[in-house]
Formats: sequence, structure tokens, C-alpha cells
Amino acid sequence: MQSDLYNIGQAAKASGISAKMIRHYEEVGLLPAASRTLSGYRTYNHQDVHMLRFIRHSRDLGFSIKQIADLLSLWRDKNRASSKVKSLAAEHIEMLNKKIEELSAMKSELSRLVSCCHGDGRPDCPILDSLSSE
Amino acid sequence: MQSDLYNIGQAAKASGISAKMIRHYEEVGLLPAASRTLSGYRTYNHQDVHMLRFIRHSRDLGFSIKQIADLLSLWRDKNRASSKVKSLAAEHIEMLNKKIEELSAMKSELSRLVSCCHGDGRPDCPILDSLSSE
DNA sequence: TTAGACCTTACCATCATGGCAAGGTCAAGC
DNA sequence: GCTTGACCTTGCCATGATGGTAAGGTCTAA
Repeated sequence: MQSDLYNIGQAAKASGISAKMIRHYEEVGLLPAASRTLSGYRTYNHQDVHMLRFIRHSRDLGFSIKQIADLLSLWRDKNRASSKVKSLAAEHIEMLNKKIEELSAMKSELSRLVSCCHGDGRPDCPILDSLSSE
Repeated sequence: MQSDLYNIGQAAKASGISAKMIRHYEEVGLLPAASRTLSGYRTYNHQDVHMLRFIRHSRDLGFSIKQIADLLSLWRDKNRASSKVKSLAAEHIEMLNKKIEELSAMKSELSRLVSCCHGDGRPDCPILDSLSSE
């Protein structure tokens, strides 16, 4: 029966990835080219939708498309070493950490400046003073 | 004398903004069109370089070009109310906070998964299991 | 048969930045 | 005066993940 076939809109709803992005992932090679109906519509089966969900979960954790491609190939490889997955994830945690630290540094410096600024109708402002300093 | 005139490379060095980005900022209207020599080279004076440094400091704090444009106009307005600067900065802190929280959520979820994964030669892996779950 | 919801491809935009290519300019050394 | 190398100019392309829009084909239900 056909009931386990999805068109792109249904696959999008089922996976939480927009139709736009599903096409994009196919174009950049993250997904294999989808099967097509005679009229050219892409079709997806349960397996495909399962893969789309995998991709969405990975994106939700901030993995890049390149990293997701690696995760997918590990996922498909039933003889993988879990250490490879773990190190990939650990690498990503490192990157998240780096970004968090960068943003936190910005935030604390800016918070410091904001707390120094009286913030009333007068023009003098330590924030601008700091931005224009040498 | 000419000694207070910089060409784009010198202005780049003095401000810490690449020549490429200086041209870009001019193109998108963050900077006024630079003066030119007869042969078409852009020239910058101390004032200009001061403004470039202001922009770099703002970028270092993560402000967007749009926000920097607002900061610049407040900087130039000697009758500004410091409250406007402060609220602009506070808004940006909010955005930084939001991003930090997003990244932190990713990090803690991923850390949890990583700590569950034995990470040896065996194929079973809670990280992949989680990514492929419903 | 027709309307409306859906699909297709092909562009353009975001945001900040880098790279490259082809060509003009300038300064220093011979 | 000429050459060389460093610098400048513009213009185009690329990133990464996503959204938008437009023009046109398809499917389904009434």
C-alpha cells in the first residue's frame, strides 16, 4: 500500500524540518536524492522520515551540516565504534563552550558598562566613552 | 602637512578593521564615502580612524551593523540622552543572554549524552540512540 | 470543471567576512 | 627612466542555515 509514502510537505510536518530545508539538504548532499512520482513529486518513506528526524535532533543540538553528515554515516554503520561518535560530540561541546565564553565575555563587559551609565537625559555616557577610547 | 592622512591599509592597521570591511562598511552606509586622492585611493584622517576604532570596539562587543549605526549617531549627537545608549546596550545584553542560554541548553543536553556513552570500540551508543529517537 | 492547496525549479536576501582576479598606482632601487 | 613589489581599485563568488518570492505544473474535493 501507499500509506507509508509521504510527499515533501507531509515529511516536513512529520520531521519538523521545513520542505525548503529538505530540498536544500538534498541539494548539498546531506540527503540522497529522493524518489519521485511520475509527475516529479518527491516521495519519502518511514525510513526517510526517520533520517529526517535524526537530522532535526542533530540540528537542535547545534551540529553543522558537515557534522551531521558524519553522524549519519556513523549511524548507518552498524560496526561503528561509539568512541567516534563520542569524540565528535565532545568536539562540538568544545565549540559550544568557546562560543558561550565569547558571548559571556561580551555580556560581562557590556554589563559593566551599562551599570556605570546613569541612563538619564544627560549626554555623558561611559558606554560611548569606552567605545571611543583608544 | 599630509602626515595625518591614511590610506585604507594604514587605516586598517590603525583601527584593527580589515581594508575589506572598511570598504564594505562604506558600501552599506555605515561609513560616509571616503575622500579620494586624484588617483582614486581612499584617504582617512585621525577623525575617521577614531570612528573606525569606535566601530571595532562595538563589533567586539557583538553589536550588529544596524546597532552600530545607531550608536554612531548617538555618539555624534552631543545632545543625546545617555538613557538611549543604555537601553540600546541593555537590549543587546538581552540578545546575548538569549543566545548564551540556547547554546548552554545544547551543551548540557549533549554533555549528558556524552557522559552516558562508554566511547569504546563497541557500536552501541546512547548519543546516536537519542538522535534517532522519536 | 474549477478552486485551492500543494508541488516543482530558480532566483534573491540575510549577516559579516574572506578570497580571488584583473587592472591601476606608487615608491624605492638600479 | 624602468622595473619590481607592495599597495590600491572594482567586481564577483563563497561561506552557513534559513527564509522569501515568483512562475508554473499537479492533485483533490466539491
